[in-house]
Amino acid sequence: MFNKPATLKKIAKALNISVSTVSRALHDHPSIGQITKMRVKQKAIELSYEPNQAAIHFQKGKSYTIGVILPELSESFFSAAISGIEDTAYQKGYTVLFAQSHDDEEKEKNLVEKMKNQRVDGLLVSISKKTSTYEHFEMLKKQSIPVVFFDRIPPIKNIHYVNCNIETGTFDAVNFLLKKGHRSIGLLNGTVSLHATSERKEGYIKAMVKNRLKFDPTLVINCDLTEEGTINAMDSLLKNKRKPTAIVTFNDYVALYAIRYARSLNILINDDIDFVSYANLPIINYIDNAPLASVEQFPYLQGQKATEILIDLLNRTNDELDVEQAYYRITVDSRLIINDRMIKYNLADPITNP
Amino acid sequence: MFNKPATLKKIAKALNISVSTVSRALHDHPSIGQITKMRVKQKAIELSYEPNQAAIHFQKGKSYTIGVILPELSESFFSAAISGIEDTAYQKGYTVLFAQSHDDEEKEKNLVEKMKNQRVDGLLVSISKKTSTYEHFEMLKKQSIPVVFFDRIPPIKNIHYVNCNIETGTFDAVNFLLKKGHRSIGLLNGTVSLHATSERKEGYIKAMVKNRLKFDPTLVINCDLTEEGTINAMDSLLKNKRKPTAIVTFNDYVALYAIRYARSLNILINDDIDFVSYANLPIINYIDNAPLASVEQFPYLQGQKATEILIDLLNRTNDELDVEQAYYRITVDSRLIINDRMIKYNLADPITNP
DNA sequence: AAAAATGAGACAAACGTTTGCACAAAAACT
DNA sequence: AGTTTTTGTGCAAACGTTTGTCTCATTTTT
Repeated sequence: MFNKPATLKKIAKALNISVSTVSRALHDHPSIGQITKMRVKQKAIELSYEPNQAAIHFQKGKSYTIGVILPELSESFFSAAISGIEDTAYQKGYTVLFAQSHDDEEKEKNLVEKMKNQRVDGLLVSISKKTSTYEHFEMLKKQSIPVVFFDRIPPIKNIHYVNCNIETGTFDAVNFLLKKGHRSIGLLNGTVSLHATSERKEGYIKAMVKNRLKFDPTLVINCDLTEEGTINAMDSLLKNKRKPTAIVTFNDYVALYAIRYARSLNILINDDIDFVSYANLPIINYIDNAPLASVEQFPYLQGQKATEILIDLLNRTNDELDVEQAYYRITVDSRLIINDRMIKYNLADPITNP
Repeated sequence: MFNKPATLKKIAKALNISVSTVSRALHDHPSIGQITKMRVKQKAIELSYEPNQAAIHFQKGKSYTIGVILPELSESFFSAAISGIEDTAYQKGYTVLFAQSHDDEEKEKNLVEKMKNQRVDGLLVSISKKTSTYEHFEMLKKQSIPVVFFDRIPPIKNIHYVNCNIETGTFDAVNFLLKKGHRSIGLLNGTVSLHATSERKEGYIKAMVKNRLKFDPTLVINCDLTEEGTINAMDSLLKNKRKPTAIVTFNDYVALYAIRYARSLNILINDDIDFVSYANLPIINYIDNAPLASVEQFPYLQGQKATEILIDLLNRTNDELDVEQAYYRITVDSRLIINDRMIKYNLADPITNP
């Protein structure tokens, strides 16, 4: 019952000129006269012309769409990251097609396959926890589909990525606690298999060394990140001869478990023991007995950077990509954020969260 | 640097048959002989043919893409909803293009505009809080682009929607508390301008009436949902002559504020006063002094249903849509979930109700 | 044995856009 | 004045797929 959208042809017919002239006029092609351009643009508005994207995609062989594969949207880290991706992509005229792997390697492979064929120009990927093979990514390179990894990076060579340096934030966190006067600081770390675990440890050690304190390995406990594991780790820390007066926990969940357990032992949170964690739960600012401070990993920024890189890659020719075997490797420094409900001490360095 | 993807033409050439035959063979068209079909399919695999989606979209004038506009992905309600949307859409061969309005009416309008022109076949929308005009949606109808609204429904006629009946869950919640022996139950409600506020009140009243108790309006306090507002509302409830022994709060944030304030007054949570809330923070199960139970609004299910409706709509002809002026109006009943300290995932049917 | 029906495949147009090339008219040079 | 250059515009092909129509050979019917 209604008018189908206007096409170039309709404009051409209405103005009695050729389709190609219309096309060029709308693109401000130099070989079209000013008067004609005006007339065409006028008519385009009049007929409320909108270019048929499908036709353009088809014609150009590009979809102006970038695929995003990430583990879990419900993790606030990723929902923040995708906001950064979305904003940046839209701003540059790209649209975003996303999907969740739910930390399943098989699903991840299927998604790569699905996104691959003629659908997306490039891919942004944060790999699943369980992914152990990487052929599905290697294959993309053969087909000249650029991929930028973010946050969770696969251990393969010659890739573009954006990630976060956990070490710096950890260093700041430990430093912060040392400046507060703590001398025995526990690190409730993750499992050894995680890269994030060793990064935290490195930052911890560096802060100790920097402050001319000797590193006590018994104050660093690995844990499987479950509530039970956390309780065991806490027990071990509390039994330490140098019982810690401050604890840095691997993430907010661990912090919550640890704090709950500590309270059950009548330990006063952020009094008997200060806690510092890593920012992954936005709600942490709302609850009682939350950690004093968090190490922020800037998911929005990571998403933004990764998207910028990908779009830059997309705007190069295949030749350029083949020739310059240069790979983007951007690392965002994590940073300590003081939980502002808890500010009692005036520190110059760390930033506070609104 | 290597092989461009195979096309129908390549297969045709390799087999010395026509393109149309190849196309029909791959679609199992009856007018193609079995032997030819076999040969074609064989060759397709051999050349690892994948249909060029852009060409198909162009040719068919459909994108097989549905647009999703929602306020905030970082709200866990919406991230769960989009999981439901995504899963359902992918399963039916559609892809999802989403964007956030960040509760900004102007942005929402722009997004509708962006999604509209030849990009998406249909739209799934949860409107922004600030949206007060609806022409941008009315216009879609003129252009035969179907829209299904979910959760946040605009107050206009003749639309398809999926939403959640808050009343039922509220009824259950109050009933649950009454069964537990409470006789004075407070309702810490939202502002009167919100539809959700009156729904909660209705459920509350119905549960009272059903149990042959008379409704005491002084036990229902409206509040602006800020921490300050919550504290004032709590004061008012605690000063009530029939000081409530249980409180139903508008949402989890309000619950956290109320609980924190109550604890500061040395009130024992879920002992002196029982709390029940509405599920919007997944983390609520991790913290101490959390509400006893939550009213679940099934975001995943809502997303799923809305997508199913939309795809059903897309598979009809415009004529059909014009003729049958029938509108889908699906309401999911909310339901009371007892907090059992277990992690809730984004599953379709997460009910662990005793 | 001739006519009709069926089966299998080919041809060509169409979708809307971009872009290399041709070509005319006007303007700028000898 | 004639030649070249510039400026503005049209023509047509191309992208990959789908689909209505047409052709031809084979089989069935009479």
